[in-house]
Amino acid sequence: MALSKNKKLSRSFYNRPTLEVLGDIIGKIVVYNSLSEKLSARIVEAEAYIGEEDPACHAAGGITNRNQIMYGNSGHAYIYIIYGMYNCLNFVTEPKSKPAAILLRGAEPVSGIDIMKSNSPNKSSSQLLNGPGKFCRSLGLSREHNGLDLTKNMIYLEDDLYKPKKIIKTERIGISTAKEKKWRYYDAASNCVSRK
DNA sequence: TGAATGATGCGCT
DNA sequence: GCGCATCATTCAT
Repeated sequence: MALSKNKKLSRSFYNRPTLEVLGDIIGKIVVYNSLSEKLSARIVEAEAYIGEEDPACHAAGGITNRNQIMYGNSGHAYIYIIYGMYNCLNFVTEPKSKPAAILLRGAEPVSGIDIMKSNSPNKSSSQLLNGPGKFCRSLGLSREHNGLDLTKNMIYLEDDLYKPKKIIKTERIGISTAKEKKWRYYDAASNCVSRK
């Protein structure tokens, strides 16, 4: 990447209040260096899950074997299996004293699109990453990647000049509690959002 | 075009 | 055992 103007984001990006990170993460580039090829995508949709006081957050019941990564340092990947067959990718935020994370829900393919399509056959480009389960399936992410440090070289975020013109804030999807919290943000201009 | 439903595994009570 | 931060397919309008 000799000519890249992009810059990898450091831990200080993640080590802030989650809603600040959520607002800044829309439009950023997520990179996954697989064994064969570099995959990247522009984030267009994400949700925040913040602390033990958020009943929809996995940390609501205190620390467990599954959610312990959220209790660790910020800037790590938290990946879990949902409904028996889908993986969801989160980025851990906030200082170590507070368990919180951001769920990546939608993105636009940038590079490695051929790999994504082989992972998710019969999908058009805009349908490869428009949902948390599809995002992980198309990129090839699973629980093997849980806990990876986002300041290392396998998974990380790159800054980018792109700024979304309008970010829509709605209630989070697929939860049964805390629906009054408008902690789902998405880029109004994108056609890779899971649900409008 | 929207609502209902089955697939499917694991963490937690 | 039950309940999920989902998706694709089926069935009804």
